[in-house]
Amino acid sequence: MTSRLHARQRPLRESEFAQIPWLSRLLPNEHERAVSDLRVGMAQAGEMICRTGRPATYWFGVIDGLLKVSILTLQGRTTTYTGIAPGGWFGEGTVIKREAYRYDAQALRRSRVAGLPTGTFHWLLDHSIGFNRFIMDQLNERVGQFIGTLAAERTSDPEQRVAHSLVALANPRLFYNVGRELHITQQELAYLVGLSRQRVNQALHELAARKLVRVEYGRLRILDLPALRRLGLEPESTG
DNA sequence: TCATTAAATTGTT
DNA sequence: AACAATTTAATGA
Repeated sequence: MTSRLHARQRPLRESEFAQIPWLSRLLPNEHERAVSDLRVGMAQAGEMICRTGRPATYWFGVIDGLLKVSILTLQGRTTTYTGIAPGGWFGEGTVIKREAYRYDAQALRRSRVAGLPTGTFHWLLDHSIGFNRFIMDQLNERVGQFIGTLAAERTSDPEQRVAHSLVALANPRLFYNVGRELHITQQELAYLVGLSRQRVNQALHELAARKLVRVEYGRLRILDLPALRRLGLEPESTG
């Protein structure tokens, strides 16, 4: 529930500026207003950041932690759209159209989440070329990612599904704080991919055997992103 | 700093 | 889903 995030929210700290990719693209007066309007809150694991149907009040970003964006199908099944890693921002489509959220966002682990009020968002759209540029790049990047997801979803091969999720999370254009080291547990990855933890564990070791990733405690190291990308996006490709 | 303990995560059935 | 093994984090001397 957004109000829970509300209750604990506080202004942005200066040390957090660097975690927000679009701030550096703003001119001084734009920067000043954005920083003073930005709010930061702690979301506990399992906590909802936004819910389907609620009017869009914030454009959200992850400072650290991990979120899952999902919808509830008519059949009552949960379908995960994507994970949001540190440095990632989401909800711009909804905020631009001034609509209600069309998805749920939930913290998979304890996460620091920033929110920019819709009013400020629109002000930046109206005044800042740098901001517009960021939004355009982000929308463009997301389109590409969803096309890849469509291809990846046609397969039921866990190894490919897992590979695709990893490639998506390692995308520096969407999650610029994420390097070759993904801080994600196998359980969290399982929630994102929609597979059991056991199956994810098995798939990860298959990927590790191919030297595409290294499995570590509480995190994964990506060893061969190009090969992982081929595997995740193109069903027949074996590298 | 080190040893002990609890908690989290992984590996396996 | 359950359980054992392993790794990390927390605690206190």
